[in-house]
Amino acid sequence: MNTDCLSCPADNTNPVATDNGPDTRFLESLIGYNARRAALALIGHVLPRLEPLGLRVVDFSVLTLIAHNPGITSRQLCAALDILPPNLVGVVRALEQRGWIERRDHPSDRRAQALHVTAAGAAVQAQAQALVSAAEHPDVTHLSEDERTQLIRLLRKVYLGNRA
Amino acid sequence: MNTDCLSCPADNTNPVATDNGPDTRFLESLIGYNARRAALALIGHVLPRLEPLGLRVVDFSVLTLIAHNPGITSRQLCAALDILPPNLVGVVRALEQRGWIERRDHPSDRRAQALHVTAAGAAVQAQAQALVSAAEHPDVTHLSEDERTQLIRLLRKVYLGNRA
DNA sequence: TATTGTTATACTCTATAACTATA
DNA sequence: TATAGTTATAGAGTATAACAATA
Repeated sequence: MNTDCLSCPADNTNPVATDNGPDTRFLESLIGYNARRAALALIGHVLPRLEPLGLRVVDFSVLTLIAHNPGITSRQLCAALDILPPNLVGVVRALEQRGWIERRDHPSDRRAQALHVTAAGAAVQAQAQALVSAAEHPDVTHLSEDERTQLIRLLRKVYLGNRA
Repeated sequence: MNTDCLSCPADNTNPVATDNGPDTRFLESLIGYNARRAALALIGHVLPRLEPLGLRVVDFSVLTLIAHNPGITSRQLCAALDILPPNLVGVVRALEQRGWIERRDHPSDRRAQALHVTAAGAAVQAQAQALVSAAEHPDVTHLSEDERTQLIRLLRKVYLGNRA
């Protein structure tokens, strides 16, 4: 594989720097750099829209998984969202204290708790899900439906590899 | 725009949950979620490879921009990398103390400092750049060269919009 | 009056060790 | 012996306010 910047001319000149800001071409040739920038841009867009509901991104993710998976456990949430157990405790507790989820006895494991959304929690989740979907409107992502589908397919190949 | 999960059946059943872990289809329908997962996977892959050089991702980014843009200022680095000035101070100081960069007088602004890599800094940067490029080898990203080009094009459309 | 680089500081996010109750 | 949930705590990353020197 070529270890040089893929878009740099062989003579290593930089026709951009003096005109339109610094030469960032190497960083821009990296998938990791571009994926991070895109993720931060989209999350930065959805964040202030979730805020009126009192939700951060992690709160929305947890509430959504509980709504779509009644009886899910904390451990399963941790595995699905790549969150460490100690960092999930506060999230679940806050959702419970606001009356949006409740803990029930797990049917087969007395150590675990089965998490369920309340009626209020389901309503908030539905509202939030609509907001999040709207925050990825084509006017925001600048992508057609086909491009969106392609982008998600490629991103999944990157982080799932053969498991995609 | 449809605010429901794009891949969910109309009857809202979840044939996945009971078999292969929880239903995460709504989150997986989001570009922001997938872009974040891909970025974290790639950064998690490059991180331990930069560590033997004593570099974090932010250190590499700053060192690379200085190497490619001799005389760049801290403010320009902040703008290019979306770092706040107070948070860049320590990065620049650490690179300087290791003898990899040096501060010179700015030719036209006595408030600013012109940053340059030393010979040692240029050598480390070249090594690191090769490592980072290798960390995005097709065996890692699971993408062909065409797919890689397409992915970067789509990600840039997302976070640059019309400025792409 | 605005900007560059800086200090001090606070807040959020993420990570580790260790405990209890149960499997 | 291993796992689910929890506590306490440490570390990294990111944010704001305010300052001296210079534009």
